[in-house]
Amino acid sequence: MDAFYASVELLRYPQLKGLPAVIGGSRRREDEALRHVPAGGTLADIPVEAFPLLKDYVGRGVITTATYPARQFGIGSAMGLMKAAKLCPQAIVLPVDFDEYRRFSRMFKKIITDAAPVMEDRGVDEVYIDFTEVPDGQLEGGRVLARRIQRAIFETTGLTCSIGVAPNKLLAKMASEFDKPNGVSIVYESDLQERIWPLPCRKVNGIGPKADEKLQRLGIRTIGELAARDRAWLIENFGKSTGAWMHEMAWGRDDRPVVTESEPVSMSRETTFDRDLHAVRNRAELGEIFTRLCEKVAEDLQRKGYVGKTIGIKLRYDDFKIATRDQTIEQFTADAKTIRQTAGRCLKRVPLDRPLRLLGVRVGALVKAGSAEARMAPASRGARAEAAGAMTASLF
DNA sequence: TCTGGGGTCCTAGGACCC
DNA sequence: TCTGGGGTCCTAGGACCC
Repeated sequence: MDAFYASVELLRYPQLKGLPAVIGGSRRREDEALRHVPAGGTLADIPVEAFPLLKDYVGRGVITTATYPARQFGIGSAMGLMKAAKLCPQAIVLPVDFDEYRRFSRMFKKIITDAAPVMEDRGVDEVYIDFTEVPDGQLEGGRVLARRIQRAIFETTGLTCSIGVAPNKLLAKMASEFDKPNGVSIVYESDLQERIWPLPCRKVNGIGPKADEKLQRLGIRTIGELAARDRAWLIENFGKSTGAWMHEMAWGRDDRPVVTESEPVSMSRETTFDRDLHAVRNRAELGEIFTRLCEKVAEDLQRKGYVGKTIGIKLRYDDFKIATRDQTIEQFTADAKTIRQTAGRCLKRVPLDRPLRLLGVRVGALVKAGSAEARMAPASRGARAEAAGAMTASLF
């Protein structure tokens, strides 16, 4: 989806169309703007002057999405709000409203699966679709179906998206970036040299800042330069699995299927404080936040019908260093008190000498609530090992 | 000008078992 | 008295993605 969060906000506030705006403020600020709704009017009637501006913004936070006009100023996702304010002080700031984005996310995904049922969910604003078995899916290299999906999404939601069509997920993902917003691009295997090799390695899904830096150190800037190295050399420098993957990827090869279903592995809640908190000085405040996080995770688990048995915490110190601790308990749980208790024990094992800026609570090793695994009596180490041994004995 | 929240997967060492 | 090979689970950290 194109500038997804921002585009959803523009549906509510069409008066902001064409103006630089960023999503990432706090809830309190939207309330200020909402107070200016003229009597008998709607959100669309709020005068542009009433919206909060970046230059007046104080506090922590990053930009999740910037409108295209805001991007002209060099503002982009993950940029700190204070930095963005320097680049474009007159940009409007709007708070994130995840519930609303999820609502639109469900809408556009429903439209897609109605047209092409084999869809992989890649988060709130992105999917992979398998065109292989869809009628007309191969017409004009997929362009006909892609346009049809685009049009259907726009007609029911008013949102635009960009679609890349290619022989595999790797190339399709890159193709989707070629023509934004509202574009369709088709990439064939034969386009590899001309359209993929000139791209910087960073464009590949899976090459992040660290891998890119290392590649640069080794004199590799583009995917073509990566393709020119031999496999053995890549494996020497990046290890067996990453090296082999890099080689395949540089040659446009990717055989991952489009996965339509998956089970969650973990659920978590975390929060960055308005100001750094100290474990001793702000004990009560931290305690309250901690308990609330545990309650939220428990709610999430219960609502979605999962239980887990690895409870963990995450801290971010004022120097931005992260520490995690976790503990696996005997029984699967989705109970706030149990989570709070176990997470509390984790907290005792982590250094609390520095001020904290973030606290998080995580529950992992999830299984479906009520499933056979969830009900199973906790096996002792010995019993598990015995079962494993019996298996070996029966095999040989 | 300090940098969100929610995830997944991988690595690596150690405990423990046969 | 010092020693193999295979496996699972747990824990901590880190890279990466949307």
